Amino acid sequence: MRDLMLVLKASADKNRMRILKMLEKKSMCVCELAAVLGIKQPSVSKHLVILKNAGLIQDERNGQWIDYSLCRDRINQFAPFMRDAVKKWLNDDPVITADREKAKTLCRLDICKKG
Amino acid sequence: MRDLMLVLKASADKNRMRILKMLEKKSMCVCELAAVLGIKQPSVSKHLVILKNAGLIQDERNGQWIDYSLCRDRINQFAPFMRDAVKKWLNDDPVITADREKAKTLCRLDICKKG
DNA sequence: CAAATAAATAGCTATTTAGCTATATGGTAG
DNA sequence: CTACCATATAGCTAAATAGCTATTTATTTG
Repeated sequence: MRDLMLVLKASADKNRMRILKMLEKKSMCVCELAAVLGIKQPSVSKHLVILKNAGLIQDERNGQWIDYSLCRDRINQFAPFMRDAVKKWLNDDPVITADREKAKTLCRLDICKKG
Repeated sequence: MRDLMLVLKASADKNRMRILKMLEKKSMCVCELAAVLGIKQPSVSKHLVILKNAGLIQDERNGQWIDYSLCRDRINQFAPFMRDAVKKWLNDDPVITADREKAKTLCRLDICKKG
């Protein structure tokens, strides 16, 4: 029950769902996500902790940045199911498609120095 | 997005999940649910409104009582998917199995008059 | 080693939420 | 029609949550 609630609560937030839908397409660092979502970096970090604790995402350091991506490990037994379900959802949603377009055009170096 | 959030938020609460798992087995009235969950009738009513707004449950008057059951209509496009997913989950969970056992033994007439 | 910078954490505030009690509503039944 | 009773709603309080700014941590790089 605890694990299921972690996954459902993590998914039941609009900004966290937007993060999951972006990470379907490519790994992203915290400041890139903040730039697309239009919220501050510490707020994004909090969301990422919640998603990671639910076993939905993982992080990996790449030089100066920490890249987040969808988690392939079975840390939480409910996470793979939810991850696959989310992939089917919202692919025509205007917010999701706009996020993905914006994410494509981001230049990591420019964004992070501004924030 | 809005509909998806309604379904996920409705499901992302322990007491509401317990309600869904009980209603899988049989229709129940508000006071029966309150008796099993150990919370007051108005609190249960609030949870039921949230589940109903998400398209997960429906109600039907039966004489003196209003019986709640899982919703078979496609009011919310995400509801049927979640309903089927929930059916696969937690069937061995001790809280869920205890709830279902307790629900079996309830006598509606006794419970409602006490509350 | 020191400066720079990406990300995490601490600590605050406003909002939401889940519980409660009290009361209103609306159908049932005498 | 009146009393009753199951449920819904109103209104309150305490706890949780999502945002912010400021600061700390940790890694890279000169």
